[in-house]
Amino acid sequence: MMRVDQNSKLDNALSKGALSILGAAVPLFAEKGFGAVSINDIALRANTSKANIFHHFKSKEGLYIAVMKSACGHLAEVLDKVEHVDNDSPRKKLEAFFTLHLQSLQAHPQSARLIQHELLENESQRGKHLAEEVFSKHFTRLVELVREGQSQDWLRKDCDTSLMAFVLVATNIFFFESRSVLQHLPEVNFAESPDRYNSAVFKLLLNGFQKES
Amino acid sequence: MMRVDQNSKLDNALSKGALSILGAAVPLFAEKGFGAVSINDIALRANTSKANIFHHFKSKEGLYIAVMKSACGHLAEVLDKVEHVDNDSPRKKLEAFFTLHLQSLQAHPQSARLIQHELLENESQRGKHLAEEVFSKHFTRLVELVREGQSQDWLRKDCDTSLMAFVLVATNIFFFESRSVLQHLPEVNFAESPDRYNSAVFKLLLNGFQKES
DNA sequence: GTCTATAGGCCGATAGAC
DNA sequence: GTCTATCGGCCTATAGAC
Repeated sequence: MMRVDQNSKLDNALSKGALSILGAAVPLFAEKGFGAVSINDIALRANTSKANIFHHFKSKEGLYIAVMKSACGHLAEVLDKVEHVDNDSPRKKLEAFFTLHLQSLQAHPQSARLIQHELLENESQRGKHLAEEVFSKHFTRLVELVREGQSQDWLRKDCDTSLMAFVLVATNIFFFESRSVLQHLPEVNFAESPDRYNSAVFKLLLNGFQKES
Repeated sequence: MMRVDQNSKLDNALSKGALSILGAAVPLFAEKGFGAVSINDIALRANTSKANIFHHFKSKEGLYIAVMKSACGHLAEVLDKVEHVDNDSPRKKLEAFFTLHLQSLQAHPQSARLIQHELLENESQRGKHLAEEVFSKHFTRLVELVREGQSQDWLRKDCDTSLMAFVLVATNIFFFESRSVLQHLPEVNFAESPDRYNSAVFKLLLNGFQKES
């Protein structure tokens, strides 16, 4: 028999109580990282008790991995979306991916932060493989799009395919990462309008920095 | 009277004991972040006692701020270096900065990680202003170099100066950040050779993605 | 300056009532 | 499923001998 609830497949098999704990844990882990968050912090935010958290999750690490899985699921959804704009030109497809990529970071900032924390901490492997999986899934898809552009003689072939893909993800992710700092810099006027930033960078990367000859 | 020791100005006024504590604290804070490192961890690594750490630093946060100051100092040194290649062409200067910037990240990976941790945690302000200061000092210098290139009719003027500078720092920092992941990706062959990556990206950004017309 | 000993509190995790 | 009460341990920080 199917379960009665209609939760997304990402949160499957979790009871209402467990979901509210998960919901309280996500922003805390996203902001402070695993080591700086206590079960008590989460219990207070979820309006429940420490013991109840250990009833729903076998350990602090178990809860953290559940949080990471949910975050990775959210960020993986952008891949499904971009598959649906599949009958356009390579340029349209690449630009759509680039735009959706940044939009997905903005739509799920906590998920993006969780993955950043995981990539930053070289150590305990907790959920690093999950983070790497999501990262490489996006990256591989982007490499395909660039390769398509190259084979159709639109993008230059004398440059490494994966290098171009890398520059695209790098600018988006670093924009997301550094937005709070960028807003304080007087030289920068694109920090408050991600969409304008996004299209300007895309144009810049395509045409290059140098003056037209 | 001058002090007798010849420590760099970054570590000034710190005794030998304090310096060895600082040296033990840096890699721990860099890898795990503030919240996940205990004074005892640091004491064990420094072959001393907890109490002695509190003798040299007034609190855990005081020690952390000393660590951050040292890290920011190391990364600021690249600015001094690039000032010394000042009588060249705008292109040479920009490329020198770009290369030195990545090299300084590689030379002081722990400093770079500390700053990343600080930028990632929106909260307690501990040393965030220090991190932002270093970031914006680099960025402002880079904006100047790009503007110079624009005014000499080498770089395009129809694109935001700070946006070009942003793309340059973004690619370098994100390369540093994601190197451990990049090494696992079969499509990527530039992860192991930062210098080759560096010059290839510089060329790519100057010329753009699109095929020469 | 460096140590041992210890205070007082919070940690993750468990037991057991309801 | 949710709670209170509690465990042993580790936490930051201090006191005081040397």
